[in-house]
Amino acid sequence: MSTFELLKTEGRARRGRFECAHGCAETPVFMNVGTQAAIKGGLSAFDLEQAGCQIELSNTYHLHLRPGEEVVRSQGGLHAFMRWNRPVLTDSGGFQVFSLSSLRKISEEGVTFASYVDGRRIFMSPEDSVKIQSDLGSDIAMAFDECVENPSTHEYVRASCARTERWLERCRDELARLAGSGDAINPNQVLFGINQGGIFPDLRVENMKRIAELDLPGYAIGGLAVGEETLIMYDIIEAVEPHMPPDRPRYLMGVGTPANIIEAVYRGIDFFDCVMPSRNARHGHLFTWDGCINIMNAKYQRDGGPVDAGCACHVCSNFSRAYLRHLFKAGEMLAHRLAVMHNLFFYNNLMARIRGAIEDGGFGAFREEHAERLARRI
RNA sequence: GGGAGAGUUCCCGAGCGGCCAAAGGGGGCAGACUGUAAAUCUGUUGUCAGUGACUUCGGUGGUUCGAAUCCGCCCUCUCCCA
Repeated sequence: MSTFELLKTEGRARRGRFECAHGCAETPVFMNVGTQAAIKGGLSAFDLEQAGCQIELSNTYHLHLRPGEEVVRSQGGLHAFMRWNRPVLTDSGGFQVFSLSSLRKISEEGVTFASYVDGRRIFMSPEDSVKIQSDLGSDIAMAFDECVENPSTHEYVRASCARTERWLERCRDELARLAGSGDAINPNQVLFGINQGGIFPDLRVENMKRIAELDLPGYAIGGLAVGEETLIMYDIIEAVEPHMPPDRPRYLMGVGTPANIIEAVYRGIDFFDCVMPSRNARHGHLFTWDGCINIMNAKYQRDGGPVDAGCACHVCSNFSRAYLRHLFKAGEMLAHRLAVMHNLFFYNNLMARIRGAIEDGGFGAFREEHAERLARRI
């Protein structure tokens, strides 16, 4: 079970509160990505709390390969396993249908992957994905979908969407069956549907209308930010959003940059997730309110100031750019840890400020002031 | 004292007469990264002039049309025997 309450709106931007088995999340919310039940860069769930994270995301496919969902289940599910007592969302493995495209084959029944761990064949059906997510015990399970690559032909995307719709019903039925079986470790787990349709507005809208009829607790827009122009992404959101149930959370999967997030909130999105704050952090790319920096650049060698003078995070409160740069250059793992800490804090702070702006009716001005600025490279 | 081997561009290290400004690493300097097969990947790294020129392979003097590559001497280092 989950509930979603709309607290305030400004234009299409929404300030809300999502509540599920493991507590609530203030929206718009950014979910940090911890694919393998771990935050890359060496952060634990305790660090996530410090960084202001509200919902943790992990991945069905990766955890199925290692350690195996039965192992996680035996430890009481992801929450207990990770020592994270707040909401968890599990991605279905649908994105791996896209990202591991060279290692898989799709059929009506499901997807056969070649495991990147040992090469063995892994078959995953929508039912398998839901069963795994049930064993992982997440609060939000995502539908098993095909994340179509862009560009793809209209014909291919239409057929893919139709199949993904059939998969969505299978996911829904399987989750209901598991919940009714008394065997689920998180019987309050909910399923979010995923809108697909590539870059074709007609397919996107058709698909959204059909999946909205299933009356699911939440809906995601998937298959964006996978190669298409950013403006196309915004257009797709604008086309789809009017057909998303207004009383359910909307989740834009895998997005994105701070500017992307502001623009998507502006267009009515509530949930986000992205590897960017963590992956880019490991590559020395840090976010600030004046734009992005690469902390490894020579110009920071003797920069005694914080990464971002306006940031209240543990890293900016205690360490200099010069020190961070040194840690990166020296290959110290602390570099990654501090960089990820900062970026996650930055993202969560960005969301907090977005929420505050909507509450105050100042989101339009906030967008004007920050969207472009945050995208700068300084 | 005798014998053997080695000195290459910031570092390690390949090259052993022309296709060598010199492989490959590392390091440096930049760039990319959007539901994470990513602590990864890409570009660049003698100088100046943009399809060319100039300087460079311990030093120096030779051989040769042509040398990082062959020869003499010198310097330095390593190993072995006294």
